[in-house]
Amino acid sequence: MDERKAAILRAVVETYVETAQPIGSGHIARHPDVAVSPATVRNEMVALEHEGFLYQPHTSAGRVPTDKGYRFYVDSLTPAGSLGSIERQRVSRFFADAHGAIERMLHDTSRLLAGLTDYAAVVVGPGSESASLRSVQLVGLAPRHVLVVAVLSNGVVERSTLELADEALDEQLALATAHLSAHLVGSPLADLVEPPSSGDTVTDGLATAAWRALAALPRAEPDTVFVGGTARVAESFDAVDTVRGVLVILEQQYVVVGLLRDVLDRGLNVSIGTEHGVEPLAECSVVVAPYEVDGESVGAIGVLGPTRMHYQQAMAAVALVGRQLSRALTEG
Amino acid sequence: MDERKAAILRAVVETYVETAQPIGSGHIARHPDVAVSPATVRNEMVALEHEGFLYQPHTSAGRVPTDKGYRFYVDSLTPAGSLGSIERQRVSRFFADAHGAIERMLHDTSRLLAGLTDYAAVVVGPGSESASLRSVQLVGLAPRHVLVVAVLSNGVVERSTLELADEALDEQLALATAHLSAHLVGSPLADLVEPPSSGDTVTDGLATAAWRALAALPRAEPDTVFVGGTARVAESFDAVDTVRGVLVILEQQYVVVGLLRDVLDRGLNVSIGTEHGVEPLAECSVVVAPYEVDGESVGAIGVLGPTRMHYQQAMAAVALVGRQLSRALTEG
DNA sequence: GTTGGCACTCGGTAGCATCGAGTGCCAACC
DNA sequence: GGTTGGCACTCGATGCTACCGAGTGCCAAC
Repeated sequence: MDERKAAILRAVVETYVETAQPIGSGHIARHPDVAVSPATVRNEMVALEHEGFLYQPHTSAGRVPTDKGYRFYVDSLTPAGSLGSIERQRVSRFFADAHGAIERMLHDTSRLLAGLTDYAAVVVGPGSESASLRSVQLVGLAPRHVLVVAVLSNGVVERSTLELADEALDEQLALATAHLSAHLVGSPLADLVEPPSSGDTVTDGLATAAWRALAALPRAEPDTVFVGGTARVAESFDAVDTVRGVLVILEQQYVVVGLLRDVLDRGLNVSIGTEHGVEPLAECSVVVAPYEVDGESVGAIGVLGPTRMHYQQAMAAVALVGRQLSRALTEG
Repeated sequence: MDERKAAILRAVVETYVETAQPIGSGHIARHPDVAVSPATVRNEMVALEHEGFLYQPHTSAGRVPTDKGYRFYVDSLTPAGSLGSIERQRVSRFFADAHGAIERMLHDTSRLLAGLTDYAAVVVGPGSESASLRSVQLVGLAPRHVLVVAVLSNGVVERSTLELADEALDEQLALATAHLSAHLVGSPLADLVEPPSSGDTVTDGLATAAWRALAALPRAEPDTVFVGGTARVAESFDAVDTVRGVLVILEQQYVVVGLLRDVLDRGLNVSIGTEHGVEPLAECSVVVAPYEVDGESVGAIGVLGPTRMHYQQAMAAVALVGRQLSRALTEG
């Protein structure tokens, strides 16, 4: 692909992203980066169409980029920080003010990202399966109800209520807590071995019940997903059917999780149109970034917009928020 | 309003809910509950239009119910349990299987309600301001980090992290926990008085920090809102602008909370069209029910659909889910 | 009071001409 | 030989007109 063709393709993508109208050779010829006549542009466009980068809705219309065309455009983007200083400030301020439970923070992050990009945003919370236990505590609620509070290495605080056959005294809870802490803290949640007998029946009964609850966590708690800015979907498409299809997908959290994972697994951070296999999202692109706690990747954030999206801006926003979120979670 | 006019109005509402088309006198005359000729129906319709129950989009079109028309219809509904046995079973099974944290349960409830009614569903979580403290516990995470776990009377488990200037030993945490429990448990969160000095400096320092975090909870944690079935909004309207407006409102949680509160405060459980003052929801109706924990109303659930919604079914579903949710939360 | 009859209204649809942005192709040009 | 202006052609969008039919209001008869 020679430079002139690339320039024309870029011009088509950029103009189409702005106008949502098929682009004719005349417009492109007027573009500052393309200093040739409409006729020459037309010749090049025919080639670009043959190569699959452009597509003509009908004979007498202009051209529209294909998924392949967007892909070329995205790959040719320089990762220049194209975010305005107002936006950068907004992100900084957000994370400076952030506080409270991790769930609320992730939830608010999804809204931040939606606000920055004007597309729907998705934040996938840390899954329990890779986390290890940082602290465990039994708290008596009522005579026969005990709350198990577990702090995980990924920052999540999980809790689970136990219902006992017999009453448990505070000292017994304290003993069981110590026993559990001694044997379980530091172990990954996914393969938590039952703590050995302590010799005391009551302690062992409590410990076993708590252990069972803890070991069940990875299965019991599906990945937490926060979706922000769903209303933006309705702005991106004017076919109400498309909007509905996209919203349905966004409600199916496991699909969203799978989609983000998939993109990251393939080593990408942008998935365009049909590249990801989710059929109702054929007209959508996804920009993704992972985030980390203590250097370990635990979750992902992303924005979902129409294929004709502002890639540069979206990529910059997602990357920045991902970095800042990692920092905020690691510090806290 | 004589019985025949009421029957005609009901027929118009029911037919319009099904077809979304303006209803002509001919259709109504064919309705089994209306045994008169189209001409008679027309005469009655003129009266109903004068009285503000019906509205004619243009001269040569059929009639459509106004908000006032829907209101009459809703008020004349008998509260007969119009839910199919499949749906009732689905609700029972849902609450039988329900487990885990209250937040997850409320979240899943919003999806249940959306699934039952085919409209967007909203669940407003218990607010902290009216709750009292049922249990408090300090848990050491790291040498200088302490987690405050508070169990509230409404079933919510709140947690908050303290960062200390000095290291705190486990015994000190235990002392502070006992001190806090003795003085704060049972008090409403809204006016938590600082526990009196215990004589021990470390204990008091911990207790004060924890007390501050607890007292800040009602302000720090805005009402939790769970919205399910947003995709249904796109099914209810075919103007994409309307869809967008409704979705925007659903994202503004404080508006949703205010709306539900408002409806319940006025002693209603249905708000139709412009009855609630939220302008972008002028084409929407809301069906609401409160739910309780231990006999005290702590939150609300609702569905939001187009004014031409299946009121009877929606009201039955919301009422049933509200009752069952109250039971589930009170038992657990 | 109810009903059948009838002239009238008016949105929706179909058919048709027109317009114009955009194309492909070709011959001329540098 | 690549580039360009010219030109005939395509085809969706727009606007106009005619027509259809569901539905109305009114009136006279029952």
